Order: sequence, then structure tokens, then C-alpha cells
Amino acid sequence: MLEAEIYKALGDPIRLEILQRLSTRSAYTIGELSANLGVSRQGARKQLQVLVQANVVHLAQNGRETLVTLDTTALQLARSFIARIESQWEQRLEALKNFVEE
Amino acid sequence: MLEAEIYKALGDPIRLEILQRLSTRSAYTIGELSANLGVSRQGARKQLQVLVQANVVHLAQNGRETLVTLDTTALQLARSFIARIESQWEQRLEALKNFVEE
DNA sequence: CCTATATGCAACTATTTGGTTGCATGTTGT
DNA sequence: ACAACATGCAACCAAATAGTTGCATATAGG
Repeated sequence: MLEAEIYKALGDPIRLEILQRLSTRSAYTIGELSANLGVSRQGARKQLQVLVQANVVHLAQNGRETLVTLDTTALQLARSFIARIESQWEQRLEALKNFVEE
Repeated sequence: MLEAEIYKALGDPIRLEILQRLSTRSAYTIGELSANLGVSRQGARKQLQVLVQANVVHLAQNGRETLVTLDTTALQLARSFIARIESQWEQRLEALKNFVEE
């Protein structure tokens, strides 16, 4: 189960908040993103790094600032993995229902 | 971001494996589930407990054994939260595209 | 040029997590 | 009744995580 990494990255309120923000604006600088998260700039930076490692966001240097952008491909995979578990479960329920009815 | 809990629960290979298994059979006992996960029974039990806390699985006592079943409602929420982030991002891209074109 | 800004890096600490072992307890089948 | 089975609970440990502070460094703007 290599997929665990992405969920781990999503499993923190600060990181989710960062993603939330990123989804509503095309690009943030690290500084902007790190503000008002309830932790220090370096604390926020560490959380951001977790998202970078999980390939959910990308960084691009621009002079003295760094731009952060969202990359939804990992999110799509995460979503479809959950969807697969759900659908297998649905199939199971269906099979059980048929068995009871016959 | 209260939603973090569910992703945290999914963020571990052993727990994902447990969910995978649960999705393909209507019910497992704790003992069955705990086997062949590469950790001790009690180790596996701890991981299972994380899934219980996150409300992804339910336990039901049955004599000396305990049945484990999947509950997909939390998974659905997790999936739709990701979907929302993705779609907001898509909207952003769309807006940016329109801006460039005009 | 010089100051303010945006950021990075390292050391350190407390807490949480993932795992173990050992032992206790209720349940079942013979 | 009793042995085997399914499970729970607690103590313990190592490693990972979340956060801090302090200091360094490069870039931008007046």
C-alpha cells in the first residue's frame, strides 16, 4: 500500500488548510501561505514541505520569494483509490442482497 | 479542518491493507484481519483501533469473537472533500485561461 | 549602499505513533 | 470440566512528528 503517503500528507488540519487556500488562488508565496495558520513561519514551512514531498504542491523560486502551486494529480489518485474501496464494498452489499433474496 | 482525522487514519499501509481486505468480504473477525499483516496480533489490533476511532469500520461482539465491518460514510466525505478542492482548482484554471484569452 | 524582506538551515524538545511482550479473561467444543 | 481459542489490557521502547528558537543569506527597493 504505497498510496498511504498522500493520505498521511492530508492528515493534518494545518496542511488541509494550506490546500484549501491554494485551491482558491492561482499562486501564493510561502510567506503568504504561512501567515495566520496558528504556528510560526518555520512551523508552517515544515507542514508545507510535507505537501511538497507528497507531490501535492510544487515550489518555484522567483527572486527572493518562492511561489507555491497546487498539483491535483496526486489528489485524483487518492480520490479514485477511495472510490475503488467504496465500489467494491457496494458490490459486496449487492451480492449479499441477491443471496438473501433467492 | 476537522476532516483531517479520516485522512490520518488512511495514512498508513497496514490500515489501507485492512480496508482493502474489508472491502472484498462482508465481515472479518479481528483475528482473521490481523493475520499476515507483517506485525503481531496486538500491533494489528492497534491499527484497527485507529480505523474504529475514525469511524471507518465498526466492531460487533459475537460470542468470543468480534466482527469487523466497513462503513463507507466517512470515506465518502473524505472523497468529496478532495473533489471539492480539485474542482475549485479547476475553476481557478478556467478563470486564468479566460483572462489570458481576452 | 543599506535596510528591510523572504526565505533557508540546524538544534533542540515534547508528544504521538507503531510496534513489542506478557498476562488476564471470557467463550467454545469435546 | 477443561483445554484451546479469540480477544483485551498495560507497560514499555524506538522512531517519527510537530513545534519552537536562533542565526544565516540572498534579493529588492529607496
